[in-house]
Amino acid sequence: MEQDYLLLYKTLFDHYGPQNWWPADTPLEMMIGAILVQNTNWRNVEKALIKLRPYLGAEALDRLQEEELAQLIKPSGFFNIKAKRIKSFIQWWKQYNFSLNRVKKLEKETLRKELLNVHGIGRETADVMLLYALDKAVFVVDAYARRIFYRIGYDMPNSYDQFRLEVEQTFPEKLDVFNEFHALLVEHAKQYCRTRPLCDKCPLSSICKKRVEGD
DNA sequence: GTCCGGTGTC
DNA sequence: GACACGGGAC
Repeated sequence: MEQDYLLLYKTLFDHYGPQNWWPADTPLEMMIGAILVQNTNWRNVEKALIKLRPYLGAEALDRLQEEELAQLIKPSGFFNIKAKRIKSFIQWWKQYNFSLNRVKKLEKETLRKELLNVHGIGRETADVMLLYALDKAVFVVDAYARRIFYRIGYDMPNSYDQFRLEVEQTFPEKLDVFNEFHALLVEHAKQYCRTRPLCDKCPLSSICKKRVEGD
């Protein structure tokens, strides 16, 4: 079998168990976290979220000055850019009166296009929002997924959407599978499949070709 | 390809 | 000290 995504998923799930993502109390917190975590360590995002907690309501964030917001989220890095991005996102959501249900009623592809149209929301951020806050079944292609799939030996498309669709075809509309899959890949990338991989005792040893980047 | 950026880790 | 980090815009 060339590229057995189901086997990969099962192997990860058997080892790590259910992850029950995303780590957030509310959909808003989830979506803000998605912006804050762009190319940033999650630990730094948690620090920013703690400072931001008193303002973690759509109206409160809308009222907050961008400069003030930037200061609050400083620990997450790229704070000026991210403050702008959060503002853009809130402005977009405001069109729906900050109603999650109204947004969730939109078609998956329609909603993705709308999110991609928001300044500061790219494919990955849009997809994690779709998956973890808006109940849309999408496979998230992040740097970890690319790294892990590559090292295992899977020959994946370079294009984000081609990569995504390739995996999605294996699990059509399986919301909870995509939910767990992305979380498991992140966990695995943190624990074993790091920049410097820890291949000894890696739970994927039996199915991994241990390919090295730059071949 | 380059910039944005604070916070861990090696 | 360099380097990496649930990316995206320019």
